[in-house]
Amino acid sequence: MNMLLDLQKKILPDLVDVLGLRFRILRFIRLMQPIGRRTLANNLEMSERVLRSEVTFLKEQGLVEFATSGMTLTHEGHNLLGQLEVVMKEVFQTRTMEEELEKKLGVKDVHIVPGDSDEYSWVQKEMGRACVGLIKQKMSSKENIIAVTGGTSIAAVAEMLVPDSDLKETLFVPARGGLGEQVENQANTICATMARKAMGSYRLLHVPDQLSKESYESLINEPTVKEILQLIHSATMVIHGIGEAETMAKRRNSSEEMLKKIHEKKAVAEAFGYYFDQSGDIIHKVLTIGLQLEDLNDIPDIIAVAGGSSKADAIEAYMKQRPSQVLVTDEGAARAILT
Amino acid sequence: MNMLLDLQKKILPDLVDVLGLRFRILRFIRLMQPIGRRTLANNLEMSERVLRSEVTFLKEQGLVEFATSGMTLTHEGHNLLGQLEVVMKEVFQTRTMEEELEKKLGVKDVHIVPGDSDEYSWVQKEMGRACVGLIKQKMSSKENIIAVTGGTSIAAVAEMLVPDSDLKETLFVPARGGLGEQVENQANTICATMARKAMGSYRLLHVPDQLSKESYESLINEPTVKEILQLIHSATMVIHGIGEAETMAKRRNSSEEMLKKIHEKKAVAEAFGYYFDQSGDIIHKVLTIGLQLEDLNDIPDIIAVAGGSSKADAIEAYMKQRPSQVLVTDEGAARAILT
DNA sequence: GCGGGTGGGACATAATATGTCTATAAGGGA
DNA sequence: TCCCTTATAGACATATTATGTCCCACCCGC
Repeated sequence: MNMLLDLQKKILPDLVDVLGLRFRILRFIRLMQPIGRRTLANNLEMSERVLRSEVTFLKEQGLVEFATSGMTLTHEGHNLLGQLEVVMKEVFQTRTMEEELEKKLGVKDVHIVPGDSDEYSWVQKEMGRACVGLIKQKMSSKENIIAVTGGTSIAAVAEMLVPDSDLKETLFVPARGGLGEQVENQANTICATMARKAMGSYRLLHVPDQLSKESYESLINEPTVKEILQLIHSATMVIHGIGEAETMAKRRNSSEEMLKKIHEKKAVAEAFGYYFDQSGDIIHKVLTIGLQLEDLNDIPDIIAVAGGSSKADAIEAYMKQRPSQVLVTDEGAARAILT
Repeated sequence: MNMLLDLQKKILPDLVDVLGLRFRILRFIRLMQPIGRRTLANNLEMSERVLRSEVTFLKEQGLVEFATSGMTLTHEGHNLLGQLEVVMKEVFQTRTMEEELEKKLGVKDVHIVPGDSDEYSWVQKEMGRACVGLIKQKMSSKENIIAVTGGTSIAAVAEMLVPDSDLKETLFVPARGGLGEQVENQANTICATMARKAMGSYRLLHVPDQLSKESYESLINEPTVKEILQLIHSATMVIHGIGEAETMAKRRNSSEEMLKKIHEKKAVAEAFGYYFDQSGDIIHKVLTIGLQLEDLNDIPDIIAVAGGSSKADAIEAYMKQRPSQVLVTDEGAARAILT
């Protein structure tokens, strides 16, 4: 509805931050006036100096007045704040939802992109872009190894990657071996795409979809495989998707009994080739080599990318037992999770 | 209507500029794509480097693409630009009017404050604030002498003045002697108020309202008066209002024949104690000492402050023959002038 | 091949934001 | 009345960012 706002978020992303900051300042002044800079700075958890700049600005705009006893809102500031309060809810819709999600899911950091992937495909790309931003941000200065899974969400991330000087030294590896996906959504393919887009390097994990216990044992001892496994376990970052259990199982042409098992045990979520039920317990695990769920504890940064209102249950289920990650999702999923 | 926008202009003034800049860039790219940085920078009259930062940002937002042949809008960028165009008219309403007024009146610099002084009294204060901003901006580093006239608009400027390190050395003087106004709107009073608010110094011009030719001659040779006159003539800045002829004449308790003269000769505007008709010709001049109209040519900065739709004709008339100034006005007057 | 365009990289410098400290004035309680 | 606490305001060094300026490799039409 408020088109301008959405456009501004896109074209002036920090606008929202500054706006929020000044809004908070004004609110606090109204609440505690007259109040001094130091007290205010403490309460708002910011350095006195930056608050001072902000507050000087507000003074110049005639919204607050300085006195020797502290700062007060002017009449005009009071009016403006009143109007602001009406509008700000809308502005911070997503930010508020992010915080609610962080709390509800116990995830450290949630990023919500406007829209619903189920409705528009470009929303998934937006999630991709957001994720790329996060990746760059979390990049340490030295050699980075990024492990990726398959799925359309992660494919979107790959698509949105752009070369960056920070990314050039990065090595991309698939998190786990063949999971039976279509080529364009396989971890291997995505991994290669990412490396190409980021001008980085990559290693692939060539293992067949169906593995018997025996071939698993022998493969794991292959020198080439072993080497890559080591790389995977020393990954500094994992980027993975979350899928709906049934959809994923079908897409992977799983056996009839497999589908039955999933259905009976009420699996709702899928990630890394693991299937989870509503409470986040593991129902089934596709046998393949690579990153196991318990290995995640050793990896510093784990980013989950999943959106669309239809995935809400899956996201919620998966996150139930695997918190303290970063989640990139969309408005559709967020709303559905928060019901 | 769009409340958020007005609030933003108030609370995030420079973000609006950035918005405009990016908008212009996108438009130009669409027009000339594919286009290179240098060409684009030339066309937009900005340095290549700042354009580069902007354009890199736009790339990161996925709105433009870089290729070896130049930059192009992405599909997304195209969409966004389309939506932006709808909204931007509103954003730049006042800016557009400012440009139109500059053209129509031949004034170098026009500043329009939202609202109409006739409707809300706070609009006049806003003009005052805007004017204060301009004053500070135009302040040269050395001793400044600011000459001011009377009137409610200038009184508003005085009210909005705030101390500033730049202003401390400033000397305020009244532009002309007694013009028969009420005390609070007299040049002398305003002058003193300004100096107090700005922590500057001031000199007053004590001359009676009604002056005979003889006393005029003798006063002008008084050493104390002479000294101040010299200061007035060496003023670095003049801030004056523009009034409606009839209103001003009545407010000054002018004689019956005076009112008649004004009416007959169809005076519409008043400034500095001069009365002007619709084409800007001088109809009458109140005899007092101080700044004469022709002295204005020697003064570097001249700022006119006048607003309210009712003053539109007066502003237009006065400006007809006295262009290349700075005009601070409000939306009401601006709309009325542009009809 | 060549000239004029392109994006990208690099780096010094200007501008700005921020952290830190000090001066000084005003109000409130002993 | 005086002192103590709080406040703003100013000043300045430093960290961070923006900007100006070059240069390079590349691509494309000639």
